[in-house]
Amino acid sequence: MMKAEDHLFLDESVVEEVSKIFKALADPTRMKMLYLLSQEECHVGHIAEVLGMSQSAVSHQLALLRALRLVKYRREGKSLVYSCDDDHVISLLRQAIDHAQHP
Amino acid sequence: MMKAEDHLFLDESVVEEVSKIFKALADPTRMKMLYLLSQEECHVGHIAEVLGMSQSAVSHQLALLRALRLVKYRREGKSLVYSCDDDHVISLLRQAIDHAQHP
DNA sequence: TTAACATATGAGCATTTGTTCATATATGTG
DNA sequence: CACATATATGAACAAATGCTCATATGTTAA
Repeated sequence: MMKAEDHLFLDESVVEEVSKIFKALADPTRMKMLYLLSQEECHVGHIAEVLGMSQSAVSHQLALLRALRLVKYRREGKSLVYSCDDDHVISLLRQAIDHAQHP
Repeated sequence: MMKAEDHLFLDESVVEEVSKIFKALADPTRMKMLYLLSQEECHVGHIAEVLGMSQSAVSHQLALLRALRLVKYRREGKSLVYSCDDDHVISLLRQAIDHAQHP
């Protein structure tokens, strides 16, 4: 058994950062949104339609994903087109999905 | 923009499974516990001491991690010695940590 | 400009979550 | 056996979370 001072400890800032990423991925609706956006850019209404969510719920979750810089968007006419902005997080998501699908 | 039926959709069971894994990793104290256990086997009291948590809090979280089969344990005298039981999840954790440390 | 559409945002609410406190269970010791 | 030690577990509670409803903001079209 190691002494406490021999452990590799994590900076609290790193712990918080990683926690935010995993929290973002942990919610089923955000997971589906990110998985959808990893396949194609979507405007907000499309996400709501495909995932059967309300416009408001989608928008709230997009605000959260935006704050974490996991998605970005651009305006296209009346719509805002969202897409993934963090390949590494998408990679984590795909790995976890693969793991769950091939246990 | 794809039609809904052209998307790769995730089975609800897979979504739930992945969600549980990410939820487990998302809590700072569970994250520290798993990170610690990935470095060495620990008995419950040691985890509590190293991470500055109560015995009860540690035990509750271990029960959760056990239910997800992320940790296993064996008895050793009066103590229960816990260790990681899912290399893939540890790999996800380490990747996320690396990503946060080298942004 | 005005009306319609697309999205964002704030408040309120029900659910989930992580902790503490008290107590139960199980093992080792004299 | 009786007692101490190590861990587990249930109840209760505060904080965080994700949704809905109502409304605000911004863009396009007439």
